[in-house]
Amino acid sequence: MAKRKISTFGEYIRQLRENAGLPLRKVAAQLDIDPSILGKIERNDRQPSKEQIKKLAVIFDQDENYLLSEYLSDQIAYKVLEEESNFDILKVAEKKVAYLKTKKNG
Amino acid sequence: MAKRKISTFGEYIRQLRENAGLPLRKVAAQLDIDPSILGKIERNDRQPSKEQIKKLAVIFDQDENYLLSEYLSDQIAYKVLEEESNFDILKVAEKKVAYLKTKKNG
DNA sequence: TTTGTTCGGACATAATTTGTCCTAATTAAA
DNA sequence: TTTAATTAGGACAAATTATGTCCGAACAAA
Repeated sequence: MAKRKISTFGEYIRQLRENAGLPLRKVAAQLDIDPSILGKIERNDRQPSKEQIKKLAVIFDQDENYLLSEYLSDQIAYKVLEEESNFDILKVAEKKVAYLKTKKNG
Repeated sequence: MAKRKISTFGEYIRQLRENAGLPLRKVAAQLDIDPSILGKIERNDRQPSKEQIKKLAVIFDQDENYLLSEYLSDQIAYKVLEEESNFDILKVAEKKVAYLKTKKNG
């Protein structure tokens, strides 16, 4: 697995788009949305839908699951930042994931 | 810090309520909502609001931030479970938290 | 300038959330 | 067993939030 450069989802998409030398207009057309929305997604002002993430993966030749993981980790980071106190909620969350998995299976 | 027993937020609240020997009706009244909603919260069928979490903390004499961390870690666990692939999104999220913090400060 | 891109707000519509109310199922008490 | 109370869960309405369009301002490049 290649090393992940840490940035927000929006920044990542913007980078991909600029590297491809495409204006918002072009990519937005492929996503079938208004350019201003894509601009907002790149500024982390709006959330992309799963469908849009899928299309972005195709457009920029990215692994779909990788891009989805970029998105979800963003979402999680924002949730963590909601907390001001010192509880390590990522550690707790990790345990809950295990708990919920065993619960589902039995 | 006392050891955290891992369970979902809803299960945790239910336990607190049953330990206190209170019916949904009583606690719901204090939260100023219908008992069925509280029941759903305890079955993880509905999300509590921040305001409700605050009130629950008071009712059951819990630290508000602790209870909030119980809630947020739940939310995060559910997000993680959305992902089927093997990317360790909690690790990525952790790095993004650091990234966003330095970004905010400078 | 002129042209194209990006930013960001006002607005409409769609989707989701939040709560009430009611009935059925379950549990506890008499 | 009967009766009463609690809990489960669905239909519905209202409120809130999300999603997208459209437009004009700001900015950049030609």
